[in-house]
Amino acid sequence: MNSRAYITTPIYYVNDRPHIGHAYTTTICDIWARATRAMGTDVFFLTGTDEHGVKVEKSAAARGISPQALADENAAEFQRVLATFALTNSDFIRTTEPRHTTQVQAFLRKLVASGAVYLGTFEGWYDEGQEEYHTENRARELNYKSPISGKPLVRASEQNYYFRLSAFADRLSQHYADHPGFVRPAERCNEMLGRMRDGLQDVPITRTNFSWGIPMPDAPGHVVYVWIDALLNYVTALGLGSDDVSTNGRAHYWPAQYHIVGKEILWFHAVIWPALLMALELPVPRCVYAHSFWIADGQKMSKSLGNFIDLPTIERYTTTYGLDAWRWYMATQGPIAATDSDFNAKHFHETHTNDLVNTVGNCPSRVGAMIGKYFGGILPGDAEQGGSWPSRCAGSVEKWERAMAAFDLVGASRCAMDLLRQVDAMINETEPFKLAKDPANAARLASILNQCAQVVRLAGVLLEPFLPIKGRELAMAFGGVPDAGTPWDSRRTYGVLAEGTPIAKVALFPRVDRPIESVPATPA
RNA sequence: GGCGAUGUAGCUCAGCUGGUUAGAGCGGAGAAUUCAUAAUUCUUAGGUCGGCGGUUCGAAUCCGCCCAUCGCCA
Repeated sequence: MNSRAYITTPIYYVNDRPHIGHAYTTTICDIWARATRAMGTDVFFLTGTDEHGVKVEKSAAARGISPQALADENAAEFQRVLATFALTNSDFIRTTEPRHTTQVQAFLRKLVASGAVYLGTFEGWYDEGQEEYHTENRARELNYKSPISGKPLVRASEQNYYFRLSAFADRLSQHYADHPGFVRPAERCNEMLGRMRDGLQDVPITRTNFSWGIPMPDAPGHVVYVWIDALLNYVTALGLGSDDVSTNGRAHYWPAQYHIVGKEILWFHAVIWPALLMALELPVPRCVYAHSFWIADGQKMSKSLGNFIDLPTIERYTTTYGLDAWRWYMATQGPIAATDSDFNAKHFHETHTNDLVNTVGNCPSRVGAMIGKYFGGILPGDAEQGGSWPSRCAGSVEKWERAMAAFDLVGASRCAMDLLRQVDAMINETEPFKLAKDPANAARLASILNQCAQVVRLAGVLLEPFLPIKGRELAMAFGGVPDAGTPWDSRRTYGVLAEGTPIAKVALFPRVDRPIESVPATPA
């Protein structure tokens, strides 16, 4: 792991309403950012909004407001989401901000100057809703109607600027070959490789049929295609396109460690984006990670079904179960791998009960209770020096660190849970509550409870990126000092709780009686 | 239509380059136990490993075909 790292979410399109997809991506990035920061790495975590394009222009026109007003309104909505989920993004970039637009223009000048971008003509069938052209064959298959909206395709011809993607085919292939983990998971990487084998065509990167975009430099009437505009956010936020790159002190975060994206936008991130960076002579990101989708109660979420898990729905979960429980469900049950995950109330409830109430909540509770009862809430000493725990814990922590570095959130969460389960098992095995009945066992009893407390504290540290609120509560109860800010080397080690430390009994996750009723389709 | 997957216990899934009685978690069942949030620990599920055929001494694991589901593309 480097001493610095950069992680990004896609920037969210302001024409959409925030829903579980946005919350999910941002949440898993946040968990990684928190964990990586905890390990002592300087993490820059970026999210933001994508605000240009014909869709925004049209939606705004339909409401009789300016595109900027619409963007302002919805960007605020997305920012409200961040506040709701207590996310720790380092910055929030909006593509209508001058800091972005001026750099985008600077980048485009460079691309034109180097010949990577050129002026060309294109004629084809245009889908106005989707802002995309279809080939003649495809258009015929579609009956000359948009596959999304059903509206007729329009015959259109444009003189556009093109990005010479075809020229980067070899370099891209080489990069994929040299960096096996460049696109993950592996299934997605295969898709990209397969598609690249079919050949790379140059891509148009400007439009002339609308105006809500960044003007192409020295080309009146041309507006930068929203995708190119949007991709560049990852580097404009760091100031890589400004005249004096050193001014804001962010340039050294590049290249990104992780671009976390949904699988539907992987092509842009895994092929066009690295080629664009190559054309700009900038380093390519280390990993583009494409997660899959949440589906709702077994059904794909769609506008027509109106079954999006939207913000109000999410808030029902966070008020009932707490924000940490939401994050836990996102991280441990989510579609981080190549297959989609089903979101349903029953599964959420079971995960909450099993993992959080019965394990993360109950284990510290029983340990705290015994230390309270038998030692007046003061941690007793351990003449056994932790027995086998120090080495077992060290192993778990290393596994956790490796999992986190690899963006294996599920694996990391398991490391922490395993520690708590081992504590539960030890209590059953050694039966401290029986030893407590005979004063002759005092030393043994002290050792057992000391060890349990040490492991619980450590597990709490490993859980904190997932459960920031409850993790802090646990840290407060077991030691009384929130140890954020203390070096990772000491936090990650077994046995930092000194004899005499006050230990309180806590009930971190109250039981919830029954699941929230399965969410019916909310009217669109 | 092309490319790529997936289909394993009620549910969610592990099973790498083929090899003794096919695994985990959750749910269900039984037992132990009482420090704890009716928590915990242990035992337990006899699932034709989608179907058919093939290769092999031997296949969930390789090959072919078929069925189902899905992703990307055209």
